[in-house]
Amino acid sequence: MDSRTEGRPERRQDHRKRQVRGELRIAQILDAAADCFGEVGFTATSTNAIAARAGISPGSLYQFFANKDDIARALAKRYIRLLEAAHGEAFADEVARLPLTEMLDRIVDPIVSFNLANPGFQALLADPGVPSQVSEAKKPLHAVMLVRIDVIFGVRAPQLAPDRRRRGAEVAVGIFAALLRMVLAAGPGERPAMVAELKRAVGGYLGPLVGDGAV
Amino acid sequence: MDSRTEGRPERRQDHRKRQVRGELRIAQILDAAADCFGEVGFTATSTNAIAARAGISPGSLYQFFANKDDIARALAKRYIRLLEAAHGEAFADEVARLPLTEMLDRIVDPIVSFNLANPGFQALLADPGVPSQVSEAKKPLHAVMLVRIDVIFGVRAPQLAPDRRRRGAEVAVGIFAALLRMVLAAGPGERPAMVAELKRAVGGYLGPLVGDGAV
DNA sequence: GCAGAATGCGAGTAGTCGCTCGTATTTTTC
DNA sequence: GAAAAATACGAGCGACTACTCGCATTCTGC
Repeated sequence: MDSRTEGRPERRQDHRKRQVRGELRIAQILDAAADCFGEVGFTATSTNAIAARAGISPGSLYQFFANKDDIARALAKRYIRLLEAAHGEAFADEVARLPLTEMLDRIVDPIVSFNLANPGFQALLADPGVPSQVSEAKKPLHAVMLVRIDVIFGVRAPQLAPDRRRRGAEVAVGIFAALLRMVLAAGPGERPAMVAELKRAVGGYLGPLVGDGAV
Repeated sequence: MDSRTEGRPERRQDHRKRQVRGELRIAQILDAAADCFGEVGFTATSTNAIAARAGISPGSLYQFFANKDDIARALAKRYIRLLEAAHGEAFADEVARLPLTEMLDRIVDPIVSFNLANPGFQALLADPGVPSQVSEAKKPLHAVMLVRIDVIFGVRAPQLAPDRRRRGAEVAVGIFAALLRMVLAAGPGERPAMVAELKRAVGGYLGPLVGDGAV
């Protein structure tokens, strides 16, 4: 018998029996990856750099992730969980009935805070060099934003035609994302003013569609 | 004497006496680079790929460009020339006095056309993986947009405080750039509707600052 | 307490990248 | 027509990449 054919447990595909130590390592690796991505972007980050930053060997890294894409995918998943935990969907319906400016405050501020606290998040979303597999992982993140806006439309402008509604949500998210990046890029001094501009811009776009007042 | 010290003409830094053949090659290379950047982005494009696409050897490529960044910089320069030629600054002042929606038509449509015709342009601008040297080359492109908006502010809202004016221009360009990318990403069927949304969004942001009517 | 699984290591593999070098060919200059 | 400059080539260098392999160590279930 060739030792190759039976010696190696043909690469685990499951969390068959992960020890706590392993879960800890995974968290370490994701932390390190988030830092690296935040600093130089996904493409420019080497797997060895992630391993070094996590304080482990390259080999150990591949004990827990199949490849570089897999790390990005896992990180994206974690970000989704974090984002949803940060301010749950539960209040979305209530928030959607507030006056427009108040509503924007309630939605925008936590997301800005989240992005300030997690620089790797934008890096992962913005880098166009990521392989298609990873892009797939980004879609849920985009979707989270879209449903948020869609709930608002559902409450405030239920008469809106479905395709206008969808396009409106896409555009609002697009404006939001672009200005969010500018907020993050701005110095701490400029930041509050940029956040105000962000709200003005999104509010200005959404206003004609959903109305300015409470519903 | 070591042949190294005097044999090689220590790498030309000037167009000392470029032959027409050389200028033609440069154009070929830039065309090839634009295609490649448009398809996979700057970082993912290899210099050998550019050379192959241009139908020349890697060595010949480096006869005309010092390095990969140099190619991107030259391409950015060319784009600036093209963009300014496409619809010269000359009419900016006249356009700035039009009613807002008309003004947007006059500004937005040519830029959308330009970007549809030059896919490499956005790729070069959007890729965050480009080295700082190349980012420097992108700044003039950004500046071109900014002065455009600033001219409009100068004509339509001269009373605006300088920092509000600057921020307004930055934000307007940011919104514009983001939605432009969405326009380009949209299928040909969706495109006109997305262009309309782009104008609504930018107009909605600019309106409160500069007024809706002609001046 | 022991078999086997999970975790850990880090030199090593194959491949790609940007770029160079020696040399050959074409064009300009005189 | 000959010297010199510009253009052209393409194998290949060194650095870096994602990832592997054989093997050592630590933990878990029984």
